[in-house]
Amino acid sequence: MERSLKEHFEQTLQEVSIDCAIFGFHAGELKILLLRWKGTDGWSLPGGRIYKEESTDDAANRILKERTGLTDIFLQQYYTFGNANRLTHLSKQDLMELLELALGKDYFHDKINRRVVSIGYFALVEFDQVQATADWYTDEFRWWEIPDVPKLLFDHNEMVVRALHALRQQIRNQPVGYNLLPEKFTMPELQRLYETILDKQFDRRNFQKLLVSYDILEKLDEKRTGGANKSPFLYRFNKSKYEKAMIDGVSFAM
Amino acid sequence: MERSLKEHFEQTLQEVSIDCAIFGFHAGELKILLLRWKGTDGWSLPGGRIYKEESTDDAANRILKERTGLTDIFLQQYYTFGNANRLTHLSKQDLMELLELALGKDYFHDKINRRVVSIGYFALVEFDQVQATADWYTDEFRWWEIPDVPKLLFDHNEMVVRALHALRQQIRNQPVGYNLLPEKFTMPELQRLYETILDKQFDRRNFQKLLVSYDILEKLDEKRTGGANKSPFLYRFNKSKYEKAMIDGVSFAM
DNA sequence: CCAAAAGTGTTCTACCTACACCCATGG
DNA sequence: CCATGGGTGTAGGTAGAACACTTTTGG
Repeated sequence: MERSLKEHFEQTLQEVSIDCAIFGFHAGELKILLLRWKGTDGWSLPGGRIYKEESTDDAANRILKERTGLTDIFLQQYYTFGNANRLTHLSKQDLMELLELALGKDYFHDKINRRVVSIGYFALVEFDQVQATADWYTDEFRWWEIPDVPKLLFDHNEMVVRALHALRQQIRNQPVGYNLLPEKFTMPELQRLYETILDKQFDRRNFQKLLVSYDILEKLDEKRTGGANKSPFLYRFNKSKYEKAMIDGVSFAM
Repeated sequence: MERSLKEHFEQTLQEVSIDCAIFGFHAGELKILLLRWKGTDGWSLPGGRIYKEESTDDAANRILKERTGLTDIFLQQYYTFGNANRLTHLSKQDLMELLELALGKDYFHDKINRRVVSIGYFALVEFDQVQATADWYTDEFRWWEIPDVPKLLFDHNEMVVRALHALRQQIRNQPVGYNLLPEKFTMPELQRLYETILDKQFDRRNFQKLLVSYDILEKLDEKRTGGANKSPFLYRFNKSKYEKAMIDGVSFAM
């Protein structure tokens, strides 16, 4: 293990890494996947290294697959974090102890002293499809609701803020939902997704009109039963129309 | 020179660099500053290295200052280029010859074999204020109109395209012009700036109404004489209101 | 039968768009 | 005096915002 890890490190870039903000939607809430570092209570975004022969986009997709099992996911670069001192709320002393616990003696000195620029990607995933797996230096993964995200290691809190901002920009110019919702969903579910991401309430009727006008949804002959109320229709995305709308752009002006 | 260059290299990151798309506005046209590599006809964007103790933003500002003499300029990261093989239109053979000519024997092998991720920044500068200076590996700088930009080295044509796209996005959500125009300018000049950036014509009266509505302009008691027509009023930006609008955002919906 | 939530259509308003006439300047 | 381009205001259209009543479902 240690040996292959060392070999892995030597085949990767030393000054550039990737950190992924992986967003999921569950129980009407937007959540983000965080990892807890081995034997510590320090949390961070899932991240990884870039092989020397690999593009950064490919590396981000690989890292996403390693952590969630998912491929063909909406994944987008949003910002590159290049502060010389990528701060943490911990003192240098505490950070060193934490890193030594999680990484072992061989790596923590390297990690704390090396100047690394991190390319931030964000992903939107279907919550129930995710088979999350911890990293070699972490022993727990967990979905956190955005307002509950704790103080994170390094500059990862800033990363979450910027990723969320990028997601909000995104949703105003491109349709969102294909990768965040199950195949079939109701209009109120889609609305709650938009409301959660944008932290804003919309009028039910206007929302429906606007989304239908994009011409990316197929209304199905099924309804979701179970609630003590009128059963809503199920919809699904028309994949080709959805992809066209991703390229051409839409205007979510609410 | 060679010695200090080597020392400079050793104090910088080896796997990350910065390339700047520097836009200026002159004679009613949007232009971009390009450099020609020594003794060759290969052109590229101005770029530079990042010192180990320096943030990427600081490095970008330093590089901008080195090439243009300007400080306190609108400068923004727009994308990080991380393809493993950052293509050029030249064959590897031709590229090697070109690099050897420009960089000298000591550096070209390094340059061609090293995997480097480049962080793209774009800047908006006041054309007449620029005192452009060539780099150590270039012997000519020149402003190019966007449609005339030739085939560039590496992936720099893609960089120009993405920078322009980012600039166009920018202008729809934030006011633009403070750094691209001289202190005093007329409404038609400002309009031509917008028209050039967005490659679109606007109605004179509607444009004026919209820009005035942002409440970032001061109308002066001076006019620009010299044209064979009615003298237009001069305006200038109210700096504090402009900066507030940069933060709060505006909507340029034309 | 009642509470909860979804289905549907119309009116109002505000902002963007289109448009015309007069005036100053230089040649 | 004429050509060029700038100064200004108004009317119309479109798309977003506001809004109510009826229907279905489970308890």
